Amino acid sequence: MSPASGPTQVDRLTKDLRSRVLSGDLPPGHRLREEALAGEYGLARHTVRAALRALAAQRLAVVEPHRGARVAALDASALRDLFELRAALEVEAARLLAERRGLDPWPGEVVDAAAALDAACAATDPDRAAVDAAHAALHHALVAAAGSPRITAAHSGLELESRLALVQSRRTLPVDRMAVIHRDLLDRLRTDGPEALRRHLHEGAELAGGRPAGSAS
Amino acid sequence: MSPASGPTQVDRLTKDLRSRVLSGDLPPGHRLREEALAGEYGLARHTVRAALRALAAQRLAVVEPHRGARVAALDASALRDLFELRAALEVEAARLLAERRGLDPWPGEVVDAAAALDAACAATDPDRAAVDAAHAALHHALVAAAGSPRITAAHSGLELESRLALVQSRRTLPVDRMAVIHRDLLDRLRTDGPEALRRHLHEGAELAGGRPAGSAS
DNA sequence: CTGACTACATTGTGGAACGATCGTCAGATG
DNA sequence: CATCTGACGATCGTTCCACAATGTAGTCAG
Repeated sequence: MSPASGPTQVDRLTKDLRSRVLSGDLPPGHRLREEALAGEYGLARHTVRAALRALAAQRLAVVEPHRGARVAALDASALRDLFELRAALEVEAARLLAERRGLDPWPGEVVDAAAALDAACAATDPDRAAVDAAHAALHHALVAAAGSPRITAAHSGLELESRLALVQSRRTLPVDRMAVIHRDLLDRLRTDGPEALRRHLHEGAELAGGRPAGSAS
Repeated sequence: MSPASGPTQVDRLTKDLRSRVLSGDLPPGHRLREEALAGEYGLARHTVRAALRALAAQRLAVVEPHRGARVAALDASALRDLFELRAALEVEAARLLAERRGLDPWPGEVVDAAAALDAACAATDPDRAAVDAAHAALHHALVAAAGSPRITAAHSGLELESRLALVQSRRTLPVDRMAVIHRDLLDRLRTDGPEALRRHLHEGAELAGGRPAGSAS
């Protein structure tokens, strides 16, 4: 029913659930019942349980004792907090990158990622998902280029959460502005230093922080 | 056999194992066999399994598929990476704190934590564990004062890992220098800005990074 | 001594069961 | 009429048992 690559059942299920969460198939707040999932996937409840815990460890689900798991839902303040943490990682990564490898010839990974983002945005029929993916990839490349594995790993997790946020609040950067804004970002990183990244993220957070689409209240 | 507070068995076991890991009772690299633990605690294997996964999520244990779990062991480079991540969080927290609440009257929590550290160090018979705890508490107070929940949460996790590192490499700051170094740190945070924190951590990492005590090779 | 093969140990998963807890809803109470 | 209470069903937390899959170690032949 899905790609399902992975050595162990729990891994496969976790990945599948993750993709369903990030695609919006399982909407934020949606309850994840063990028995139901076990039936749906033809797995034992223990296996489902383990996968749900794993999902919770990635903060894509929230489990409360005796109350089960549900897809994580980020409110405005949670989103702000999330971006503050992202900023901490990305700013420091940018600083490390500048210190260790320099910014003038951008590292190849960054150049490639920036080019990919340009390409995705310049497509005749821009695919929103592709653009978002390229966007995330650029930020990731920037962080990874700093060469600090733990910062990179932590950032990857946050990127998933950010994608989750995108699912609930459709408010996102228009495709045509995406490219120029990030080309700008790279320029300003050279001129203004890592702080440019903080401002960039701050704007992104404010944009996404607007009223979630489809709020029921 | 241990405090064991918590609503669910898995929680209790996780906490107990965590304390045993952090106390050095379960040394780094030590294998954590499900059946053995189940017998020792009188719990089902599934329960132990869940606790081990939880421990792994906190990076206090490492599980490899079909090879079981073992207490996490940090080598020199892992420790360096860990402190780079810590630096990212603490520096940003310090920046936020300065921006939001100012540093001149230090927030009460920081003052208290600093006083506690002074007291622990000045004791007639300084208890190493108490000093280390007070040390961690000061760093934590500094980060928490910034008021960014996600940064605080992430930092708490890293603090546990740092304590784990202390377990393996006994190399740590002498008690008498601990107090002055941190009083210094607070001063320099005011004069030099958040960067002072980075330097502080860098020195700490280098100190701890020395050859682990009791290396068998 | 090396390599393949076998036997054991341990993990991964399934299945059934049962008490505990949560949520809900009807009925009693004021 | 609002609310409190208790019963009931749904779901979770945990246990026991079983077995296949995998990893590890030890043995034996060459």
